[in-house]
Amino acid sequence: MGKRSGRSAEGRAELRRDLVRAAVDLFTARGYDDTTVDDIAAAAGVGRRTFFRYFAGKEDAVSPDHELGLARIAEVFETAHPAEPLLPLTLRAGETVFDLYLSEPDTARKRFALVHAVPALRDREAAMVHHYRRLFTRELTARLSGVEDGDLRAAVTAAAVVAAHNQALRRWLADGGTAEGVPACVVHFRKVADLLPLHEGPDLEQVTRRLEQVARALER
Amino acid sequence: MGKRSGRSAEGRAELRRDLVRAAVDLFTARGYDDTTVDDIAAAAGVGRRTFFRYFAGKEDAVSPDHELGLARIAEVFETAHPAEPLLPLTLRAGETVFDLYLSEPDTARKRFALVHAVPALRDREAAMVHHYRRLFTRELTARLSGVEDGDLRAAVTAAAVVAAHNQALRRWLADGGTAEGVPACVVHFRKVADLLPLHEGPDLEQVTRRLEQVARALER
DNA sequence: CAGCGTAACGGCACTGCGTGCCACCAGACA
DNA sequence: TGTCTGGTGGCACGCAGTGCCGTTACGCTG
Repeated sequence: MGKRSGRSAEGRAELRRDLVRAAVDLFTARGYDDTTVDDIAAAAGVGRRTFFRYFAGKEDAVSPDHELGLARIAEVFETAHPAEPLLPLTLRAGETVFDLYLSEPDTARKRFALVHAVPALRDREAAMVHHYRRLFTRELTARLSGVEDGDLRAAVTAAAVVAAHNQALRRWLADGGTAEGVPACVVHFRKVADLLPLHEGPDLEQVTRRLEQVARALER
Repeated sequence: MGKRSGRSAEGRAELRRDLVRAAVDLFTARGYDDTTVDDIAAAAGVGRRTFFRYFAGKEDAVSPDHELGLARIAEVFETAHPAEPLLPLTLRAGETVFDLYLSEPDTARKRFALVHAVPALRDREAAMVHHYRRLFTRELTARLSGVEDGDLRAAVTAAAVVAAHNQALRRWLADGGTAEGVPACVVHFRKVADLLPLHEGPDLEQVTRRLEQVARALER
């Protein structure tokens, strides 16, 4: 008897959080393998079928909304001023995803513990990180076209950025995982700037190419 | 009636290849979702139960032997001369995995096409790459202890190496995916050397620390 | 050569994930 | 009040993955 039928947009987001909390709590208490999807749905007060309308699978029940994260990054790249140098742009894009992981620190800590402990969740997280990496690679490749070994630089930079993001999250967790630690986490992430092969040196040819690229982008 | 019972070590490797070939061919011909494990096992002439003694799951049926790849990398790091600089050591370790992907170019090409097309296989591959990345991160972290931001450098370098490895494989595939293209693939991979934050500059302190590290390693 | 231990195989049954299908119910609108 | 729309719950099905056990081939030993 669909007591929740005709749910509003806010109601959907609310139920999503309820399901995540139920999944995290059950996985933590009874273990991932010993918790069925029925258990999670029942704990959230909905039917099993509804669970699969909010998550593609059991492994996604503890994840932040990666669709939103990917959309945010894409938006940063799309709406950026064409003259903005690649390095700060890339860092800005990376920073927009932190709060997806770090809002609700309590749930975040439990989630990290679970992802670390359960192989299935670890692999799922790795797959999602892979999607972030691919998005960065696409955006950077397009902006490094014409540069010597631009494909390789883009791939390496994208991998480095997501690795640094991950590293920053681990650092945040090691430092207690509190809401106050979030700024320090972002600062730590920015340290990756010195390690990225994105420095446009004083090479005349590179500067010229960059100017042409900006000019083309501004025409559109 | 177990005609294959009591299989020798070579027989096991042989059957593994047969299963991979059967899986690749069936996935290519009928699609991943429309191929059951029973189909693969039957095509290889064994029972369904035997398939799961060779692969942890349906998604692994098209994979190279990653256990072997991880073991090779670990061995390179273990048996390396303690005085060997980190950069060539890391490159050497990465190169040992190419032939796992590139032996039997015919199967390799089909595998790449499948991994590119099927989400489940793409995610599985991403998870495996993640394991390689973690191994590199562990080894590099241990060797960068004491260095400024050693953890971050290790994580970034590891991510860059596996990204470059992937990039080289894509390049090989784009160049036709022939056995003759393998050397060029390795050459392309080595280009990552210039992008890695591993350069031990002429800084006196760094050199001293490196010498102490080598001395400690040699004592054991 | 006969007997025996080991290791891999095949079959069976079982749990649980993920999905297609359909009936149901709530709110919007005419 | 009738109808349309969208989210929900229940049911049933296919198949992945696993535990268990009987069977069969190979190697070792006497």
